[in-house]
Amino acid sequence: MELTTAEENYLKAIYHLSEEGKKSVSTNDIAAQIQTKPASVSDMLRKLGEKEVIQYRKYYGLQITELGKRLALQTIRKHRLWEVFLVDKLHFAWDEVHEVAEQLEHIQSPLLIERLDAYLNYPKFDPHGDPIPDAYGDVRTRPRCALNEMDIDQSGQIVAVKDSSAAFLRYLDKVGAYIGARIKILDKVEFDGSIEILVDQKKTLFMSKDVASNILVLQS
Amino acid sequence: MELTTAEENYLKAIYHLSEEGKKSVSTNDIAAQIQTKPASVSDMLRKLGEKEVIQYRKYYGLQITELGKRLALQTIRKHRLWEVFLVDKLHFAWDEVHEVAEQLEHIQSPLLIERLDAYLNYPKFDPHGDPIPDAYGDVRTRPRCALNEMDIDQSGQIVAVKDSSAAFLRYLDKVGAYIGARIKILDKVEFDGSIEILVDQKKTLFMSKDVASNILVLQS
DNA sequence: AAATAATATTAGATAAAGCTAAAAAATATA
DNA sequence: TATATTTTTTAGCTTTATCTAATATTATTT
Ligand SMILES: [Mn+2]
Ligand SMILES: [Mn+2]
Ligand SMILES: [Mn+2]
Ligand SMILES: [Mn+2]
Repeated sequence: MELTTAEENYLKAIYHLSEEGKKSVSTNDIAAQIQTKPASVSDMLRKLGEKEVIQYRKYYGLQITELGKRLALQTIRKHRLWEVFLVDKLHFAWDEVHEVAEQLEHIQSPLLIERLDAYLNYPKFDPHGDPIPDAYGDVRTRPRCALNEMDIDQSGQIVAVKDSSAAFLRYLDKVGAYIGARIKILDKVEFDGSIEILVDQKKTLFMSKDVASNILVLQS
Repeated sequence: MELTTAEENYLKAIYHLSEEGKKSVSTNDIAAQIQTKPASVSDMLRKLGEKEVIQYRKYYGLQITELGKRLALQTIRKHRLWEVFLVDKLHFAWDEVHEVAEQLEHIQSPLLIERLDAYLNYPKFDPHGDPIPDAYGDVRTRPRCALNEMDIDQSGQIVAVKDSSAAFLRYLDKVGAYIGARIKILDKVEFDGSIEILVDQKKTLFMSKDVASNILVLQS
């Protein structure tokens, strides 16, 4: 089964939206996610339905199939491996990799990915803390919770970010938050949900609820 | 100036055919080179003419412009850098890289190529001995001659291959010819142009004129 | 339950890249 | 030079992926 670049991008978006626990994935959601128009999405959904990577009944919504999941995970695997390559080997900053990986993920060569994976030493997570599916599409997720949902005095380790936009990542760089940092909740402001945390036992940091909700923590 | 993937492939083919010293590049030549039909080539020539990467007057032939050369060399630079990456870092054999590089050369990211070049230590030649243009499109070609044009007792070093097909490269692997090997002409058969050479002062090799004409040597 | 709003789909265009078959132009040959 | 052959281009069609505008369906309010 061969997918075009556009089909791979749509399927990946559908997979991600499906995983977000949303009851069902809407045409508008997909359009927003991949920056296109709902009319284009409707068209593509029909095609993806014919290729049986989703189950689609018009006006009724869609469901990704097992085949669809497998293919989406292959693309995600490639995307994340390339991100690791760009950061670890080419010294890209973690906010510079997304666009390039968005292109590289469509290169067709099983050998290339196999070798790249070996070359990078079979990494388990990408630069944003997201897990890298193995060659069979198996992905092991760690239990993690959003920073804004933790209570005072709880502690843990930053393991991932929800938002991978350059703006957000550069903000984290600036304030000194990074994947792997040990944190502890010092205070929570009832009024707006903003919090104060201690980073690596030495630095205190103040952040809005919005920022905190995009930081994922492994509790300890 | 932005070119599509197809346009880049055509322009690269035109550049290569132009460089081969042919008087003029024909529609049929281009079609053969990139495995398409002459009718498709005509169409594309019109488009490339409009984008001013070639000068084109129908039925009269074409000439690549300075702009066209610069863009073609950018694509060639990317192609060859990726080939070096695949061989040096991912341990691809030199006959396995072409198809993948054909895809990777179209990835759009100046930063990526800059970093890749640095990571590979600014290589000057690709795995087939072809020179890698620098970031400004300058290529330094070494003086080199086809092995079949050398005379008895002359010696030199294999520096490149003209044919990069897997079949040819695997044949060279099998008989033990490689880039960098020191060679000396032992005998030439008048009848069919086949030759006998000494490789690295220890092994004699017999090859047809056809094979010899695809091996390029730096004479010494 | 009817009217209104929101969401989703279809109709009809456009652009890129390819194809086959037909026509036009250039080249070779008798 | 006239005819035949080869080369090149055009005409018309197909597929993929977009878009806008119009229509259809579902959801939400009075
Ligand atoms: Mn992509
Ligand atoms: Mn990522
Ligand atoms: Mn290519
Ligand atoms: Mn090469």
